[in-house]
Amino acid sequence: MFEDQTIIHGEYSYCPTSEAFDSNSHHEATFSSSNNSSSSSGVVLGTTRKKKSKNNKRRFSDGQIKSLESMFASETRLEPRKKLQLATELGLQPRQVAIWFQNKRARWKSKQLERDCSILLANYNTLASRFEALKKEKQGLVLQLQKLNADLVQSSKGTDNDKDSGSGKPTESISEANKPSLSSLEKSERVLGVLSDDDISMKAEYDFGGGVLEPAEEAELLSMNMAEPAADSSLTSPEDWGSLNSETLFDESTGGYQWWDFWS
DNA sequence: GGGAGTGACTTGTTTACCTCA
DNA sequence: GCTGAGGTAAACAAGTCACTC
Repeated sequence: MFEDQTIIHGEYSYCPTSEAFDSNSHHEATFSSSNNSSSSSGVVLGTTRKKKSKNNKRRFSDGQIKSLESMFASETRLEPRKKLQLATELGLQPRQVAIWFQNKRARWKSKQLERDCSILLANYNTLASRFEALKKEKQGLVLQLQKLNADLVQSSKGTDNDKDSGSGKPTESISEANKPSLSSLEKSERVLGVLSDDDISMKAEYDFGGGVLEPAEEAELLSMNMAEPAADSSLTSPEDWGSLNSETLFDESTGGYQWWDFWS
């Protein structure tokens, strides 16, 4: 973070007019700017903050802003040497360049947080609605499975009766073996990757629990799924928020793998 | 008149360097 | 000469003010 400290000390010890007026010195300073080459700000600060002159032409020119923006695009933190160079090129005080970069970083971070927040909200809503749709689809499939199961039992009973009437052989072992019990179905579903452990426990609710989940339970389940923290907890630490690249995370235009494709 | 944008400032923190016992 | 404590300077983030448009 402060890897350029050595340079800074060496450089600014010979340049008292630049960063020596840094606000961090906590001294009030008389600040005379060569800003915009056409006017001088002439801002004098006393022990308390004073209003600046109305004649103070404070806005940087379009050219200055353009240069600062392009430099910021390449690096959000300026090396002292580059700061001096840029300040000289633009006819600004190094301190003005430093403050511009500080403000830019702060306001860019704020906007980035807003963007990320809205993107996360939108994707949460998409995910939640998709979850609901999948849940309904799953309910339909479970019902279908139950019906097929019942049909299978029915048909096996019919064939067993035919055999029984002919041989008089005990049928219990045969019927038990042929009976497509739920556990065997579940096993086959698991082999096919249709059901997970959680699915089976949910399915048990559907099949044996006497019906579907209560709305409150559904909501809880939904919230539990949605609130599950990321494995790397990259979004749990504010330190990492700034590094969240929403463009690459959520940009559908890239055509790359999307995290919610897991649901497909 | 009020809100958004922006340049500058204040305050507190972190880090590296220097001095001295 | 080495070491730890204290002082200092510089940079930064966060919050804010003052001003312009």
